Amino acid sequence: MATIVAWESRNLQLQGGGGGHGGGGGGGGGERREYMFEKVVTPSDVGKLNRLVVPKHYAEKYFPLGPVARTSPAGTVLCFEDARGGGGGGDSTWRFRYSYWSSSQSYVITKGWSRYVRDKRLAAGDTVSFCRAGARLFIDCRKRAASVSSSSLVPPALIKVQLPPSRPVVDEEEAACGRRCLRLFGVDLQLRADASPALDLQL
Amino acid sequence: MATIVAWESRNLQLQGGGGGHGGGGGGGGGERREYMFEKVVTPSDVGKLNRLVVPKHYAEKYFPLGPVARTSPAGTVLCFEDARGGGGGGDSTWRFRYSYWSSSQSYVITKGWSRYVRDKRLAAGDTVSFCRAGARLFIDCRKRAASVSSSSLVPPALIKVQLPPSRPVVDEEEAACGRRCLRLFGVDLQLRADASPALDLQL
DNA sequence: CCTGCCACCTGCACT
DNA sequence: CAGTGCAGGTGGCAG
Repeated sequence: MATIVAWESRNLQLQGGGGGHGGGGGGGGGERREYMFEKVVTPSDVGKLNRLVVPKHYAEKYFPLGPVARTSPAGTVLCFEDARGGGGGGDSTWRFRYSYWSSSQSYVITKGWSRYVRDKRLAAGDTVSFCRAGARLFIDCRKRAASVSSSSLVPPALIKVQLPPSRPVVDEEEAACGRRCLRLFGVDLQLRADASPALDLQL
Repeated sequence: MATIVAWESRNLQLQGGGGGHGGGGGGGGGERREYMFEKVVTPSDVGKLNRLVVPKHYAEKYFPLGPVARTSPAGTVLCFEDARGGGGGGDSTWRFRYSYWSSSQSYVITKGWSRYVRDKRLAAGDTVSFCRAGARLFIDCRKRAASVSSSSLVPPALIKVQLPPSRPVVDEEEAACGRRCLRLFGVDLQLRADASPALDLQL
């Protein structure tokens, strides 16, 4: 599940959320930057599909396509300045093709996106954020907070299991260790009392 | 292997092959229906590929694509009336995208097909048949002859598990009940001595 | 000939 | 619970 977080009309300098790259910020012109939205990228967003799905809600709010461009498969071109100034590379500007896919009823960034993913070494779970200053558009990204096992780049699949509500303790073994029990494949699995009612299965 | 049977230029009312739905038939206009061909659908035809391969021979004979549509990836749209009148659903018309895949040199029905499969509960081995009355096209299907186990429409997935060969009994509990043991997810599962060495997991 | 990219499609998980 | 957003696929094609 991709988590979307947006602060609207909130003026703050676009800095890395986690570590915060020192005083780097590159192209800070006079106009103040306004956050638009963020997206935690999915495996598909950084994978071989070479496209970023822009959540419809934000797409229509911040990147409106005229009726002509919305119909055309060519869409339009969006230019973003790198919020960090391009990191030693070239001109710090990213040109993306942006269009609407009527088949899936979704807005996508296609051409140019894979280069950004490669350049920034984006991985699933990282966050891309978009903001603007007047007519100028900015893009930034940050790695997700390092987890305990840094090797697993893909978030574990969560299988939600509905557990019966708490009830008066009747089983003495259950009472002894304060655990809840789940019967799976005919086997009783025990859950810690403080665990959330979801099994976290690494697939 | 898909078996293809066709009666050409044979005039008969398209009725269910097996049970024969009473006098139901829906859109029987004045023109008489002409059988075109049938196909016993393969597992791929009813699986996740969401497409029906139309045997080239019949495709070129009955569903010719003009040179333009043959080149275009969009192909064309074929509309079929349900030979049984839609079975209580809606308008009893099926719209399928029909095109030529140059990569596999084959004619395929894609868009709309999965809905038909689901609606008719088509399974591998069932038969779809096509006929026409003038310019009107009709589609029908029938289940294959009921096998011994009528309940299992889809063959269960078999996960073969190699068990260690029988060995001298060392564990007393194992000896007591004559079972073999398989450790799965860290849990010991016990197999009956007479069971075949394969786990039959319904997926 | 191979490899990205592009347009299109669909199941499913949320709402 | 019906509708739909979108994640994850496909084949085709251009380079």
